[in-house]
Amino acid sequence: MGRSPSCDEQSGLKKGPWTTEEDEKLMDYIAIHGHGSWRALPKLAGLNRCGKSCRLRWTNYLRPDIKRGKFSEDEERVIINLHSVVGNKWSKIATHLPGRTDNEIKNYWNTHLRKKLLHMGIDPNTHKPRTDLNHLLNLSQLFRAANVGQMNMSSWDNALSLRLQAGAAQLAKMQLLQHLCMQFVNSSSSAAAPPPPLPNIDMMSTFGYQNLNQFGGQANSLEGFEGNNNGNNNNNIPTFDNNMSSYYEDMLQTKNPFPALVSASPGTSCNTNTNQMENSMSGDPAADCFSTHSPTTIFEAWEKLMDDETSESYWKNILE
DNA sequence: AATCAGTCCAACCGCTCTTTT
DNA sequence: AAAAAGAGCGGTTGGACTGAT
Repeated sequence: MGRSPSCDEQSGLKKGPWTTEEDEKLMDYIAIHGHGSWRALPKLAGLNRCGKSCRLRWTNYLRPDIKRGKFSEDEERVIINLHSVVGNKWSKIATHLPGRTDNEIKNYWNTHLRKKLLHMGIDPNTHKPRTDLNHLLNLSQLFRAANVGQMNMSSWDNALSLRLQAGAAQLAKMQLLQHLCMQFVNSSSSAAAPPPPLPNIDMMSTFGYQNLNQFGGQANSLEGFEGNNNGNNNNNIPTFDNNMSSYYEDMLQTKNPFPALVSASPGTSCNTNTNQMENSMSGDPAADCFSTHSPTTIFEAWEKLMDDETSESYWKNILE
């Protein structure tokens, strides 16, 4: 094991931006010989660079199959979907975007998509609605504008907005549920008492609260509550006792008593068959849930994927 | 025209994982 | 089995660029 010597440990090697002359040397050499050993390449190609620098220059910039230019909406969707499943695994995401490098995707995420999601009220790390109340206040304005339809948004932005409206409603319900749970806690006479029972399903249904996993979470869908414990706590949202949290997590994991909240409209759901997904990725129009439906339907399909318990394994299947 | 702040992205750094010896 | 080399990865940085003042 052990790290290979970094470039600066090898004396006299050039760093920094590549010149066109260096690019040509590298391309010419690889065109004739292939890259072979990156460590040996610079010397053979007549470059005063370390092998690592050559490899990065080739893979991120000079490779002939690299696609340049703006990311399409489809590409954005794929990035966001995959990011929600695998997180910052840029290379894994890149394998599903032909011609895009992990570096490019990473940059695009950090400079565009991350901000876009934040602006839309989605936490880019968890892919769940942001829970800070200040932000919710801002959202109300956004929703109003979105409802009026004056926002000059792309279909994709509009879809996100719709999702947010659902998210805010969901958040409100979660907070209401949290209040109920805290009442159980407060009414408990002993600190050592067993965790309170879950509110019965009828009561949950009364609130329309049917799926705590709504936002792509697994059993950790309560982490928003815990987050309130960690962050500034001036929003008067009761916080979850740890025992209680894990108790409900267990309940969710083992019993999952809540049926799905969103029922997919007929004909709009994506087939969760892996083969079909491969078709989708390869551009088969008959199977492609992502690139051939109308924008609204695309979003519905995406939301279905995100909401459906199977979606995580679905995307994992693709990646594995 | 000059300055400043913000954005973007190519390139680097340092770590981990895999392969070879 | 252990060490070294090779390769890949994600995070960070620095400088070019752009728009606002």
